[in-house]
Amino acid sequence: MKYAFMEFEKEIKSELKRVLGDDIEIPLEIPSEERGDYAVPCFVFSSRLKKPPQEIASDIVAKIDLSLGTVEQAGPYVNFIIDDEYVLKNTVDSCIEGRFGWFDPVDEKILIEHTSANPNAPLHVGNARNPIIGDTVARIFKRLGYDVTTEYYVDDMGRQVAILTWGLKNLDPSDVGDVELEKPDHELSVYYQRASAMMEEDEGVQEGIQEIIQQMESGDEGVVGSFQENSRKVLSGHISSLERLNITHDSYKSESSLVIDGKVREAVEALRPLSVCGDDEGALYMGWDDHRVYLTRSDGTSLYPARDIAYHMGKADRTDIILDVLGEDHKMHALSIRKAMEALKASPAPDFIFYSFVSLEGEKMSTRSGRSVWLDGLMESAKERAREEILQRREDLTPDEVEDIAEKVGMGAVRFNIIKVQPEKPIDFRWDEALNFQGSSAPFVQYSHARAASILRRWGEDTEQLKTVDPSSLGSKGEVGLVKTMAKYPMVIQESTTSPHLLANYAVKLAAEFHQFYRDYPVLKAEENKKERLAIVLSFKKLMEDILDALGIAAPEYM
RNA sequence: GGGCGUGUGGCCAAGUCUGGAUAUGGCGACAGCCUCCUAAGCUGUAAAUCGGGGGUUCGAAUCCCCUCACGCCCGCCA
Repeated sequence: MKYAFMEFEKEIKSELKRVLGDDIEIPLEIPSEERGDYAVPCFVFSSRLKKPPQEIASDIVAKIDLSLGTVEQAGPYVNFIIDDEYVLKNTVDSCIEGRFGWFDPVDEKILIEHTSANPNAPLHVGNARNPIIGDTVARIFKRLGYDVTTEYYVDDMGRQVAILTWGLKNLDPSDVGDVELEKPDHELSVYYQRASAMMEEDEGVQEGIQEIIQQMESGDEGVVGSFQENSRKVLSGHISSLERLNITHDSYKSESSLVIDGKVREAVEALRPLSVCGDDEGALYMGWDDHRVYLTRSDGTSLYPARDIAYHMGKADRTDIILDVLGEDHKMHALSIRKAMEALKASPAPDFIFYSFVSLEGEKMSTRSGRSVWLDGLMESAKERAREEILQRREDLTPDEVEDIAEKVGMGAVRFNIIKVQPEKPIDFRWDEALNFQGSSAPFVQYSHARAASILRRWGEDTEQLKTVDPSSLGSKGEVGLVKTMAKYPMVIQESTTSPHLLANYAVKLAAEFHQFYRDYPVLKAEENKKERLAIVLSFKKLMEDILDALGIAAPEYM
């Protein structure tokens, strides 16, 4: 598919090279809307061409020859304006056809690991940032033509699961706190929390847990089995929470399977003779600068870095690109995986998206301390809030319809509020913000889609006939402006791969323009251009559906 | 102490990579808009010396140096 702005950009660049010289760097930028679609400031050419920038700008305007748009001089700047008819026709037609914003297959596999939360407790809002970023990024890569697989690494051999297992074995239901939700992750986590608290003050408990860890590491089948079983139960809770957010994984890889099938030992033995590694009383470590990362204990049992290295070696065998979504606390760990793979000459090297933590009233969320907001609770509150909003403004809907929309709007709000922030920025969770359904929020965006749907529904005729409408006669600012913003979607997709918040910001901007269009341009009551406006509405609706889908958010027909 | 990240109106964010033409939105506040395709919307007003200081440049929120605040990491935990 050819996208209007990308074609125009290509034309501008090649024309500027023809005029200014082949080897010159073109600082093409996007100016504020009223100036044009692209701009080139001419200051930089000044020293090379030995002319004042104004003069260069007027030279460019005189010599350049564009077929897809026009050019204007503004002092030392040259502004480029795309042809309205071209962008209208190209964009509206392609959006109605569908797959606008999708690129041809690139024949590359990408393996995206996300979520990978410890299976000892339900997901809280802090953990949830990971799958929301990961799933959105996966959806973006699909649009870019990649063969995407998402994977959840299940850490079923860690200390957290050991504590949980000890608790389940040694505690009575009467010893633990109330379960908030009848869901396996919630039901089990109270044992984890109690055991974890007991461990802090009781050395006997600590020893008991240590013993379980030893048994698990020596391969005691019963203990390994109960670790796996408990992890699976908690994991099933994670999976159902995530499903509600429209997030699924293509595969799950458990840490224990890597130990059992010998992959961890293989990785350790491959690393042992290499110069990056050293021995500390029998414990193997990797060292650089003044860092040491231990791969095994003195007794030879493996540590988390070794297991994760083995995991990534395995990933390298089955994909072309490795991408992990990780909390910022894993930065050093990520570096050690890279170092190890480099030393083992394994490729591809993994890429990472790091995100900052979600805090609650200024303090980091944590399961152990109980200072956290469960994802399940947030989802339920969001749905409840959405239900209230619907009941306030609609009396004509059946209870099922209310539930359906409340679910779509609530889950959308949860995802949107997290994805709209740049990953490396910290988020301080606040209920009033999380449940804000105005302005920069999912409901704002969904509502624009519902309004478009409503127009088409009231019109009532077959949208097939709009496919042949030529919208290029429309010339007003609001109409063309809306379509121009729509036309930028493919570029936004390209930029959003590791910055998914850009997609969310774009969705808000586009929705806002549609809301203005809705106010300024009656469609069904239009004296003229009715079909053309209907074509815009239909193309907008189809595009917004895809944008929301890229964000993993439902696009309700009414709300 | 060292490394990485963040700091933009009362609050929350975009822009920082790739320096340009009056710093962009939202929430909140205030003032308006529903005989008109759903007001979860729209319009307007007030509100920012872009943490601070130096530097580079014709030009700095953006690049460099210093500095302050906050977060994360620097375990034979994961």
